[in-house]
Amino acid sequence: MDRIDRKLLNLMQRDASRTNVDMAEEVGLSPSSCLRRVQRLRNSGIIDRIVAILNPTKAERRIKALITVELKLHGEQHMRRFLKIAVAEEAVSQAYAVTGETDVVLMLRLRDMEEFDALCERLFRDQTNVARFFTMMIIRTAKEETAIWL
Amino acid sequence: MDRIDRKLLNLMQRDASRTNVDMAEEVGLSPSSCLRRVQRLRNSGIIDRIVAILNPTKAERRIKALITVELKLHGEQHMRRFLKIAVAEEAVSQAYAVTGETDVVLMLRLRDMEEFDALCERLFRDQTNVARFFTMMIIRTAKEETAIWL
DNA sequence: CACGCCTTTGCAATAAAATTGCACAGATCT
DNA sequence: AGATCTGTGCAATTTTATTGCAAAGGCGTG
Repeated sequence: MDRIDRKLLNLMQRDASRTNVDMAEEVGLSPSSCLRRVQRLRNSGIIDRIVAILNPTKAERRIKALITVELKLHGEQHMRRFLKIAVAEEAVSQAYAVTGETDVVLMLRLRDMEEFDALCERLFRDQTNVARFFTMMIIRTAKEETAIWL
Repeated sequence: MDRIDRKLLNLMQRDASRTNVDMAEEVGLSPSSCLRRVQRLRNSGIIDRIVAILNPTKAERRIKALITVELKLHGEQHMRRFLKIAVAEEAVSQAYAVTGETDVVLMLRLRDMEEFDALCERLFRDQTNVARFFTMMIIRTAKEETAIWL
């Protein structure tokens, strides 16, 4: 994991659709040598996967919201049960167990408010062990970064 | 944007490293026809970009935290100024303006607590117009999805 | 329904890229 | 110094992407 590997990882986090030949030139290696590095980074698991990122405004699910959840009963199994339900929801894009007053934070991507309504119904009904929750609608996304710069 | 386009988008959000020939077979098209669809989806901007996703546990910045921020002065320019500062921080991976008691929510990716300390110093010092903030350390990541399933 | 128009498709040829074997250079350890 | 291991570039080979073209399907209009 030297300077060139880092350079490659940063390049590929920005744009993984470039050809190997192209990237090889940028990092100053021959195509074959560059390819072998990328393969090594993939096999080692440092590069987890290569994916397409859609433009959310051109796709569905334009509305984003954050929800903080306080559970009634804390403890491993209760936490696990709630997370399992939340994670199964398509509208839930991120789900975290956190420290502090709040137990769980969810990030939602919604088509419309009907979907929000239905989701709340499923997640926050009596039996699901939720004491209370706070919804924050996202007004503006100032940054949303999947990359980890090295 | 028909059934096959949606299928392609879902495929590529899962794994964009597959060859065109491979994907063509899966969606039941000839390679050339499939390629033209993908190119169209790219040119139209529905596919924003193709990127490598790193395994965070194998990279740096293992510690994640969420911060909710309440500003002293609300209003467009103050909000904008704070977001600008926050967004410039490498450790800030997501930044949102939200409705409710809280004004801003930040997602952090940290190397260690020293970095957290230094970041708070920069973001939450007097002149930056922050009334108060709450930190939630992320204990467990149950879901973290970049995809928008169609 | 017939017609023209537009889009999408598959095939085949071509161009470009990825992949592999191989020999060599540099670093490290003994 | 010698042995070993890793990484490199070159060249040959295989695989993939790309493009022209003719045909098929869909759609609205007369």
